[in-house]
Amino acid sequence: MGHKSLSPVYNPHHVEERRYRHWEEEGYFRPAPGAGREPYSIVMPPPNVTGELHMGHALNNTLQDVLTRWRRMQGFETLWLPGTDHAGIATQVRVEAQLAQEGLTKYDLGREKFLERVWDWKANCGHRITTQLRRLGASCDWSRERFTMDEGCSEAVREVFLQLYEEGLIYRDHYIVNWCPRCATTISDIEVEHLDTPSHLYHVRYPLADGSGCVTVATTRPETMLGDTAVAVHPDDERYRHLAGRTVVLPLVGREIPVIADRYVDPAFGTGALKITPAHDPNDFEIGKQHGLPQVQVIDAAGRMSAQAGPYAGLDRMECRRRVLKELERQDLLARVEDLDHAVGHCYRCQTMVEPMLSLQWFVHMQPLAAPAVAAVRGGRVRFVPKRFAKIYINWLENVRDWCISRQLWWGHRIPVWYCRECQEVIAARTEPAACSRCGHAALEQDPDVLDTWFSSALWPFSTLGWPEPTADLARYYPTSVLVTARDIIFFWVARMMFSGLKFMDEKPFHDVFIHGLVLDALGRKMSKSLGNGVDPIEVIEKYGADSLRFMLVTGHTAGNDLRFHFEKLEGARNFANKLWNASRFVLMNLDARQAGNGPRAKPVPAAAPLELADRWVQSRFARTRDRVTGGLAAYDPGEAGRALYEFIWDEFCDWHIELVKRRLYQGTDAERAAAQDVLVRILRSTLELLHPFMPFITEELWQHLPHEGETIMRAAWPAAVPALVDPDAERDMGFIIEATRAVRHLRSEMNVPPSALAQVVLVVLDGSVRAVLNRWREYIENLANVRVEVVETLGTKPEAAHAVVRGMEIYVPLTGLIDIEREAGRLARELQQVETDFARVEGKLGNPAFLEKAPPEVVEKERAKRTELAEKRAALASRLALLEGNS
RNA sequence: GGGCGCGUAGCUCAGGGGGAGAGCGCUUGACUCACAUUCAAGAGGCCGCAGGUUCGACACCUGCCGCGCCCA
Repeated sequence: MGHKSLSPVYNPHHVEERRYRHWEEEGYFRPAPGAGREPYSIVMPPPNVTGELHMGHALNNTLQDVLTRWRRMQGFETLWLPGTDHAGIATQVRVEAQLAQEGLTKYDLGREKFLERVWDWKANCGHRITTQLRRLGASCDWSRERFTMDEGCSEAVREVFLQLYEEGLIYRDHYIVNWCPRCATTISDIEVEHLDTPSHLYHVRYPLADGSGCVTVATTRPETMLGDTAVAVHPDDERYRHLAGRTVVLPLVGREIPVIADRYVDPAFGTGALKITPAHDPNDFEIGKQHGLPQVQVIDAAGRMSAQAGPYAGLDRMECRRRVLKELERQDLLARVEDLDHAVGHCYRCQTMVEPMLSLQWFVHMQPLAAPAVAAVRGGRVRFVPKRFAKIYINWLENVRDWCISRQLWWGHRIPVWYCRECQEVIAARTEPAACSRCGHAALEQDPDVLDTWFSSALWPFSTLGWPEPTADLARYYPTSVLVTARDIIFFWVARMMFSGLKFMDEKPFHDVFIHGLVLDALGRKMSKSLGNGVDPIEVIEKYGADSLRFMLVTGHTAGNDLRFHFEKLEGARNFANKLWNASRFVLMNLDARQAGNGPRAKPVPAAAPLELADRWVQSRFARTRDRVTGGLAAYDPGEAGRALYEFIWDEFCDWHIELVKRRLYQGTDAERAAAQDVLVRILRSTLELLHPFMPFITEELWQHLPHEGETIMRAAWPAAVPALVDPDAERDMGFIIEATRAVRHLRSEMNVPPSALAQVVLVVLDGSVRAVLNRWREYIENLANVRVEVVETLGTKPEAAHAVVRGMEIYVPLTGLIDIEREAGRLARELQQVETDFARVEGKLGNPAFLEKAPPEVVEKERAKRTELAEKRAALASRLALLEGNS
């Protein structure tokens, strides 16, 4: 395949699928063991098996792929391990919806048949998201792909449950849990979203039992009063001190309940008197336990009022609220209603208002597990990037409550506990026991509930590597190098992996936790299904290519901050890819046949002529870029690394270097041409290597066309640091060339000299060494600005010319008869004014003794140099201006 | 109520104790032999407000205002 086949516009479709298939078939994603190679490992946060790739996944996996590809090129034995999560509720809901289309419910099928349907669904549709990850270019090792419900992970789950149970860290108890009436299951604390909701605070009078008056309580949930078993006041509250120990009559119900004193009550909130409903509020539950209060459950699992609610039994909870309020009003017990916005818990999955509910559930005792997880971060053994997220993590773990792990679902890891029908013995076991361990009866029944999905996710860093078996992978790749995840699952997932890893592996699950932001829509809102504002990454890939999407996401991302999705940015990334494509096309078109090639045998031809200024300059700029990219990646700032590449490729390699080598390529001697080609190829190839982690497809395609060694850019060595290539002299000299070129272009443009017209330029330069540089390389300016350049020390007669002063160079573009004297004078006067301002500021600094005394010498020196330059510039402009005005 | 983040060009955002930057958009010019998904030139900013630290603050500290997120 010859380079002539490269089209003028880069088309990702011709490249991406073909390249990916090849990579995967060749096994390039698998770790390459070798002598002396250090392992580098990442486990992918498993997307829901029901899921489709969204922008959050795209960002998350692009960042992981960038790190993975970079470390692989650096020679690490690199493993990126992918997998999917069985996503209990989400998947079950999906299959239930499918059944509903057939007019069936899961109860029609029964548990076993239903689960078969879910597995069928998984087999048929469960690879959708992994296919999509391939489209993105993810270089993960698919041969090691895992699923949270596969045999190994399930074994790990059972093992963990048993160990925790045997240590007394898992227990079953009555407790207030978050109940989603729509999903008909408990959800954990962190699955509750607190949404600010406009509501009311109702002040209700509770008459004292002895008829001597009333206590007014304030509540946002009047319907729960039916289950009140006390009224609480603060012990130091003067208003209520006399009431503690007396009783009130619960309105509508008639039950006599005590007034208790408890420091939990906030005297400043509402009336300072709090109704206590232990069965329907977590705080009330705690208070109730301390005071030995009864628990009266008035709302049932469907969100309806229970038999305990007396006349309100059977009503929906909201309807009940209306009736209760109406009746209170009728009895003149509703003292006041005020507006109040407060956070109301909603199910994060279906947005139904969560009902705190007393029920019998399984829990993990958190305190003993949380403490080491906090210590690992506090002690610096695990590092959060950016640092600030460590505080969020620590704060959560230090205040964590016990974790409710049972879910009333069918799809998931079934709780490995059996109950004896005969003697009620509770038996936890790794496999189903044949008979009761206490009474020997065979009538055993397994707990119907399954475990919280996050229970299995918590084990992901080691269950995927083979635990509880002592596998080679586990020994080699645990602990993993870094966890890359969005900040919204620090609690859900990161914290739980930490304590699980510390507990069962006796070692942290990862060295670093790299937290990234969220992808927001153009208006700064979270992308969500309900808003319909999501952008489908696959559609984007089809239109712009995966490389463009990746590059946009990475360069748009900084230090844990969110990033807004704009199609304009995507176009920018696509244009960048196209720019690179064409720069490469230029290089390839200008290689001789013996140099062009795509096989490993094609060796670069050594330089035959000395390097020019442009060569030394671009090498120097490349060396700095290489360090900036490497440093950015090492600091978990791939955005910075990507921006460095963008700037180097576009602003330096394309805009200046390519333009400057054209003379040698088109008109140079053979030796000159060979030298130019050599630099072009080396710099371009190395640049492609630096860019590969970000834009894997286009870089592989172009790399294969260039002379190279090795089978794939994926396994090319990461360009090494070469300090010797940094050339401050070349950078300084090129600085003069660039400044002069820009100034000339500016004057041409100002004077409306057509681009096709060859203009004359005189550069007046006092400094002999600078004059020598400009003289030596004046062809650069001539070619880039379409001018003829003359470099002189002084000018005898001042020509009629446009004039500028930059960096100690006076620039004249003689334009006899073409100069609008008045306009030119105006322009110069404005510039002179600017110089005066700058000069005054510098002068002010240098005139300040405190500055001279306290500022670092190099800063003072810099200001002095600036003063000299500005003085020269001022003089030149002033004399030029005087001349023009004298002529007019 | 507590915590965190963010207020820099029309828009989206970098930056960092010592001469305000990019992309997009806008204006002007050019289909120049890698690229019009391009090239060249340009306009545009009390860097949220007020104090403080400092020789020097857009940057560091404090307070305030506005926006967003998380936790209670």
